[in-house]
Amino acid sequence: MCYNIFVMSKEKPFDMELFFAALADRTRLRLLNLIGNEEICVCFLTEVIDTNQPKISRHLAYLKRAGLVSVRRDWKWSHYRIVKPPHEGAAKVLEATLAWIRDEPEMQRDRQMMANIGCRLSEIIIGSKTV
Amino acid sequence: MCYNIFVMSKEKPFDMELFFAALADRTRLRLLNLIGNEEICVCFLTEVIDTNQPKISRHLAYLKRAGLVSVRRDWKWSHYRIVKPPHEGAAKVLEATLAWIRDEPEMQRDRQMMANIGCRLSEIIIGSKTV
DNA sequence: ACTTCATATACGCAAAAACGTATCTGACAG
DNA sequence: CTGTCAGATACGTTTTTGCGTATATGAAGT
Repeated sequence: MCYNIFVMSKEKPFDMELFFAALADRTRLRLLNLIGNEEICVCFLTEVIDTNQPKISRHLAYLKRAGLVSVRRDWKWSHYRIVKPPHEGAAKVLEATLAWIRDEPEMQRDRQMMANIGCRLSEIIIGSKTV
Repeated sequence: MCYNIFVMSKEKPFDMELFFAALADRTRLRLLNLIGNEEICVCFLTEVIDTNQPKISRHLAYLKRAGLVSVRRDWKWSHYRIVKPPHEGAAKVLEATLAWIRDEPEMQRDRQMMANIGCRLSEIIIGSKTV
């Protein structure tokens, strides 16, 4: 959104190097894999990736700087989603990358784990059992 | 070739981070763009990129380490070509990347310049005029 | 006002990357 | 055996990156 304004005004002609640098880190790839096509709350990501919270936050900030994700803040929570890059070429590369990482065992485990957390949470919130 | 042996023996399961890191540098992207589908002599690359020779050599070595290119030595000259990555996903990403950069103005200029050098060289070598 | 909570940023450090200059290598030519 | 040439590597330095710890932010609740 804000990003597109930059593009329109020729202020930021999509930094290819930054784009690939953003993909050149396992933690960031795992984050992208977890976000997928959904809009995901940071709390899920920190839960799955299992490291200190600032690390996740910094990597998300990196992805945002590179124009790969956008944030929506809703009260306490930040929700990230993947942004389709403005250039067709970049969009294709990103798409291919997401498809590639999706097949990796660790990435599959990550998604599985996030799904489980999701179930647990909805059990707590929606169900009557307050575990 | 040597690379495939590594893959077979599970010695080197294709480093995704290294792959993207290799793409996260303008000089390396320019090199890949210049090489394209051909087998290109280093002397052309140093001519076009116009920087000191060790820089080119180091970046080519980086691309080789990442499994993106292979070398063939022929007497004094080294000839590089782009290698299709062993993973289908990686291959698709690389293909999309090459298509993307191909459209950039600087990349087009680079290819144009290399073509001109090629003509000049063949004029010297094949033609009778020793300029 | 004060606390709490999710997330972001600041800071200092260690590891890695990129660079220019200088030097090495290895195959010829003489 | 010595020089030459394309290309690779070594070295020392500067810049960038990633990290953990600590702290800031900002909106709700009390």
